[in-house]
Amino acid sequence: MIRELPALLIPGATIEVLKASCASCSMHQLCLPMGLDNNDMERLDEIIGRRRKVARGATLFRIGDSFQNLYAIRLGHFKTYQVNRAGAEQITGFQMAGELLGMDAISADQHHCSAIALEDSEVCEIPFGTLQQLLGEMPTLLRHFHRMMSQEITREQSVMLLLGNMQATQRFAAFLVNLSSRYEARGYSPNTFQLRMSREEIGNYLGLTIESISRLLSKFKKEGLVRVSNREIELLNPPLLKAITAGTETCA
Amino acid sequence: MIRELPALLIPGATIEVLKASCASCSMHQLCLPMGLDNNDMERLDEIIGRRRKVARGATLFRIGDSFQNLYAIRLGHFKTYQVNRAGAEQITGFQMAGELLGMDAISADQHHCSAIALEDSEVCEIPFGTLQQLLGEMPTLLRHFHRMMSQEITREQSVMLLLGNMQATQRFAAFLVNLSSRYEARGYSPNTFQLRMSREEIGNYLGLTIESISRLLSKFKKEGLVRVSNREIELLNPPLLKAITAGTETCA
DNA sequence: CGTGAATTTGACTGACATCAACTCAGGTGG
DNA sequence: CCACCTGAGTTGATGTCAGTCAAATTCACG
Repeated sequence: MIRELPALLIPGATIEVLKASCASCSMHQLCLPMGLDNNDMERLDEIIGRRRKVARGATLFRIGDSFQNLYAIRLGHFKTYQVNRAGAEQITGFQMAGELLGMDAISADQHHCSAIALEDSEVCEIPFGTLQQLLGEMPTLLRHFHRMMSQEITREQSVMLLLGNMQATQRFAAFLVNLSSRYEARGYSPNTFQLRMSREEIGNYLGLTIESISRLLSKFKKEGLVRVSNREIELLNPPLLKAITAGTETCA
Repeated sequence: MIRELPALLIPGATIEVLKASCASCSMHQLCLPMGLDNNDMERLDEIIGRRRKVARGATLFRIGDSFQNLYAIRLGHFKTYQVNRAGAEQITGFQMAGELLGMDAISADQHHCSAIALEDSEVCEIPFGTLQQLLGEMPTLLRHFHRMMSQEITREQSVMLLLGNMQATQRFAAFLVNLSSRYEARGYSPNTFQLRMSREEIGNYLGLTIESISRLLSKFKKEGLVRVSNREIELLNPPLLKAITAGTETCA
């Protein structure tokens, strides 16, 4: 059973391709679907730096760190967040296996956000200097790298829509639907998964308080939209959740 | 008087360099500061497509349009916005001369937002296929292109911080400070400028209503922070505005 | 078990939205 | 030249959604 991955993850790739190919790390997802040959694959392997384990709660990079590597998540989950001068944090994203961290650092050679592991995780370091050299020699890889950066721009635009336009209920529904589709794209159940982040982190990401998130969960539970037990969540009515997300349905 | 442009615009460039170099269009800002030689410049000239005038209110591209070109703004101002399925718009940015439009479209070969001119404007079309070919041959240009995409990611992260964390007053101050620094980077007065967008558009961008924007303007006026006359605005106390933006000062 | 942290729930508050009335600038035509 | 019109912007009164504060409950883990 070959399923298309949604464009927002890795355009054109199938799960089977990705699974088979994940020889060294998720960075391969960058290129494989585009038809790199074995020779190219080997060159990519060579530049990918050491794997690095990041314990739950540990920092992968911090705002202001000088930019050396991109990081491909092999395993686990991360959050990235910004801090303003008053010390307020804003979580800008939750990343999972197969996603790339650090692209915001290219512009000024230093990281503009911090990244922390939400659970014990593993990444591949990709020295950016070396990658850039390779990009100049491998048009296929270049094209795909651009797609990934562009995808990040698109993702952030969606969050802007969410934060700027949506009500609390709609935001939270959008959040669940987004996680669901990303797990589905990875071959996991789209309807039953663990929330790797705390209520507080969800609230921060969605521009809401922890109490609001808790109330929304209770509300969704009462309305039969989800079943929740601690951080385990089951979506009981995905179509309705999607309708709420789209704004075509206010609520159950 | 050579001033450094802030990293958020074009790292390392000076205004004089940019002015002198703007032979064909702002796309040159991409590469010139990085030290392209004359030969390289000529090649860049060749791939830059026709100039295109866009009348006030006219659409440069629309969500769903197939992706062919990036657009470098030569002259004027644009807004980009997303539309959700319920038809709600969210302005994702205001762009001015020297900025690049369309980078969100690379990921899926179609535009994810629409772009409309806020005044009579002019852009250069940059056929992306051709550009990509050139990127493969010109490492300097490649590096700079990546910086620009990364910068867009960074910019959007700042907006997420704004929308997710800031109060109305702080958002509006941040908006003014941002415009101010961008005009300054272009050699215009940082303290007196025209708002090219309506109150409604400002409100939409900041996740506020038109009435709130109006009230904030009045409040700032009363507190001696700005002088306003229609769309002409003068910042009377930039340091305080910056302090409000940073969250270190609640208000005057 | 016991302790502290995370989460839930409830009561109250406040910031911003909504609704509505009004003002003003700029164009149009008599 | 000016009366009129229109749309943008302003201001005020009121409403509401989500925040704040506080207490209860559950969970994680030694």
